Amino acid sequence: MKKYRTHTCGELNKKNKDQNVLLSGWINKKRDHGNLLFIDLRDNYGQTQCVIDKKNKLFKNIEKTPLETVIKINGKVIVRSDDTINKDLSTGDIEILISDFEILGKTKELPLPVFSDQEYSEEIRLKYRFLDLRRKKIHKNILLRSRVISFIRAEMEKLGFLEFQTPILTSSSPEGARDFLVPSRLNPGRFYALPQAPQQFKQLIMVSGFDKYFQIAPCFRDEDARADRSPGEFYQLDIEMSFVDQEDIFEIIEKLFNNLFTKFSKKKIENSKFPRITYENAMFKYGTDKPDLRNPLEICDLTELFIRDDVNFEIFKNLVKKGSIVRAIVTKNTKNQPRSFFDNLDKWAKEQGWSGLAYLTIETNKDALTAKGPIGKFFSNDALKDFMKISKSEVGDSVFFACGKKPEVEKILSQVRTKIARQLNLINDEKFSFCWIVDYPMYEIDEISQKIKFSHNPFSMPQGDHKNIDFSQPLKIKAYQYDIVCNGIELSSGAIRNHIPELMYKLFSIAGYDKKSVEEKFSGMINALSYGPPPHGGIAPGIDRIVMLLANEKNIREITMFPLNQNAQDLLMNAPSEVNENQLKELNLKITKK
RNA sequence: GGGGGUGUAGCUCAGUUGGUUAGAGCGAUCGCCUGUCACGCGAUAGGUCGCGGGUUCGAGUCCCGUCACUCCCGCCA
Repeated sequence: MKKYRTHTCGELNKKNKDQNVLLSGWINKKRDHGNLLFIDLRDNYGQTQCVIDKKNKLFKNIEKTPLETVIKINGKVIVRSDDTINKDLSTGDIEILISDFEILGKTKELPLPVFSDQEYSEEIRLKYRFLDLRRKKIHKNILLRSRVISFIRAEMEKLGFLEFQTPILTSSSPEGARDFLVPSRLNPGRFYALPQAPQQFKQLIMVSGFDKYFQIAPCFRDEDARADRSPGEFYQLDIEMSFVDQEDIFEIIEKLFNNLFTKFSKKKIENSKFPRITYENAMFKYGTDKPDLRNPLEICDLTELFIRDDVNFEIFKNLVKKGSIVRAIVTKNTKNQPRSFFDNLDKWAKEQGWSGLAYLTIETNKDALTAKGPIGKFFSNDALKDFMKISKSEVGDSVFFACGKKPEVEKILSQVRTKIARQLNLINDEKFSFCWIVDYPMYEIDEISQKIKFSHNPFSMPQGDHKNIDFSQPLKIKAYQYDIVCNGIELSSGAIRNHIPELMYKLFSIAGYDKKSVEEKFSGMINALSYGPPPHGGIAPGIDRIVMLLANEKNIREITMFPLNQNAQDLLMNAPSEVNENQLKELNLKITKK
């Protein structure tokens, strides 16, 4: 017989009737009737009820054994009587009549209960992560993550991709996020950087002729945390392909995501061919380049109304004269919403630091149109009619306005759009709604310096015939640069890469980098692209966010085994930690105290 | 770097306009209970009220500072 177990805690059923079995696991729960004791024994695979009564001389002993002790149980599989079957358990038809038991691993008093649906503070959860990870929900999430990753690997291989590792110790990249630096002992005063993404390496892999690459790639960025963003490290499904255009990449991802999301979630995918939305259009209709398409609300532009003489809302009119715009969101048939619905939105808007939210509701009074609400009185009847035409609103609808500079209005209304939809319950949470955001501009104006900078990846290929690009109007140049978005969450960006060195120098020069600095900063890349580079492109969906969507979790720590806390500390392993003088000396480092 | 929230028993939380000895559930310990699956019943132990300072006859409660955790803004080509 086996030493520890003949079966796992999740597999016994009626078919094993009367067998003598050996199970090992944790005591999940005891139900002590004094002369009869039930023990739920738990392992990675499930839970099995074990039972012992007073006649057994081990009774007192096992009764005193605390929860979360690891024990080995020897006993017989008994089929439960009909009235004692537990339908919620895969092993609920049977139980084990204990004949012998042995303690394999003792426990101290638990700092956090494992068998409980209570929420615990992050501090205690991360400090005792190994206990937290025993708990049902997060244990399940981690198993899901494992299955998702192995499914992705299998699918990618089926699609003809090869997995390659890229270096973890690499060079600091001049743009982008802050790097994590690693001092070099052999090269005093010099540092490696951990890769923010294997961007240059995956392009080098294409130049090296490997054609289709993927990797479940660790990426490191020293930026502040958010609920959906770990400080430190995260994982991307890094993909790069040669001899492809944008649509070839979309096709691969749509295939993969349809399979993946269908396999691991019951939620419906709204469109198996993901809609393509231009960046410009997305910013106009949704105010953001990561729109939640489950939300039916759209934004419209009403600036022209505030030039008319029969609209007297002077605050907006004055702002419009100075170059501001007015945009709005129409909510269908909300005339009977309680006053508090409107007041709460206005209050919330003020909490966000805005001047509040102007709104009106269109109603009729003896066939004449009226506009109710704080700014309703400023519109003439004719203005209202045109207003309804432009905004596609009808009697009974309400309209929420924002006025200001374009980026500001976009930002406000994108948040208002989400807020209203949540309040009116317009978002169907049982759906996945994917889309591609395409045609990103190559450049944008830096708000602080007012200089032209790359809006996304400087290695992206500009659109159009690259021999005839009009560089005199750089802000009009669009790139083969795209994002994939699901339910308002940005999963990834990608691009067709610029594989033509002369074009790259030109593009960098517009952003203020001369040839020499480009060669310095991207020497490996530029050099490689000078020796027969294939046209290529790729994408890198975030694994963590995919798993969050599939597990229906809002916080990345719920799907990460050993996450750092918000201050980028590991409370379990005590990292980061101080190092001793010798280590510093070897690395030629000195700590200056603040 | 900035703003919000939280911090009371091992865990999750309650604690009134400042007023006697700071409570509950779970857990722990002890006792009773032979069909539970969140078993039930009774008892006991367990507190620097995050930390420091102040106001007050009196502070868990009010004020100032500080620390920790968290959410958001900045940041994330």
